[in-house]
Amino acid sequence: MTAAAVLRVATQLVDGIQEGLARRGFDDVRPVHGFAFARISGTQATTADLAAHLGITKQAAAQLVDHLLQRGYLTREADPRDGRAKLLVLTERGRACTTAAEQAANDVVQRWKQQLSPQRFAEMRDGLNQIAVPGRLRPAW
Amino acid sequence: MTAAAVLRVATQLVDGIQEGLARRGFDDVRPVHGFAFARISGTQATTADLAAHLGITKQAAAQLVDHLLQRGYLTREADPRDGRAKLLVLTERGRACTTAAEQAANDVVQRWKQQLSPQRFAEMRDGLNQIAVPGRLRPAW
DNA sequence: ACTATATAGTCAGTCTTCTTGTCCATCGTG
DNA sequence: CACGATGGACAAGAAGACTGACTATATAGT
Repeated sequence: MTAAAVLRVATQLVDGIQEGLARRGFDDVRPVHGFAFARISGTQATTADLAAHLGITKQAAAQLVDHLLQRGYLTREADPRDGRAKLLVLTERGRACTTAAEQAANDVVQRWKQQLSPQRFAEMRDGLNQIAVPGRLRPAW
Repeated sequence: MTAAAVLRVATQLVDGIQEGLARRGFDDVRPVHGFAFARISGTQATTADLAAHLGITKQAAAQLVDHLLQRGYLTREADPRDGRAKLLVLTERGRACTTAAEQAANDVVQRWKQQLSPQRFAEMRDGLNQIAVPGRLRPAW
């Protein structure tokens, strides 16, 4: 069944990223943090932006941010254009973790590439890219 | 990036299944319950089997089973071959829910099939099936 | 047959994560 | 400048998972 295959592949990827991060010394982050990093390292983001991006309440996002603040993955700076807002900024460690996650994800993808032929891998990748919608990445099932 | 596409596609699928289930009247189940149903409707299963399958403790699995018992999705019967064990059995409603989930999943897959050409869809599906490992389906990220 | 160990299930307590509800300070628009 | 909207914080609580401890039954080794 196609649906089950998608879920198994996604499971494999998420597990692979977690494992790769742990092996690289980042054992205090969960998958949802990776999604948060992706948002923060892109356009400037606030806690409320993060909440919208992850599909959780801003209070939950604030807890998540606290967690990452305490562990030194990010800092907060006053937004020069909005006195209420505080911009989330990745620290060196935060950037290192983001990089590590990308590498771990790439490791898994490379394994797939070797299991399939380069030809078939490209076909699969193109198909996935075509049906992937740019919406939120569900942090939890 | 391939990895992100996989996660987005999986998110789309899980959300689609949840939505399809709710539309069919099953609004008191979560994705993890679908994984539980899949296990129960296959080989005979006990709570402990379920725990192993889902990668959670047997206490957590017992809570999940309680939830489904209370809502009439399954019943428990004494295992004739093991006085300690109780076999989980899907009720009519449980089977209906399983069917509904399969249909909802299929709806999403059909949308993909229409977005891609039948040719490209088949390529993607085959690639996914080839790299999907038969291990557990991670119920939570 | 007896003992030791493993396993199915339950009870109790705790932790983490996310929720709702409420509030204040600040922003932006009429 | 008043007013609704928004970013963020505080508090309380629900859900779901965890650890630890216990009973009853099964199974393997002697």
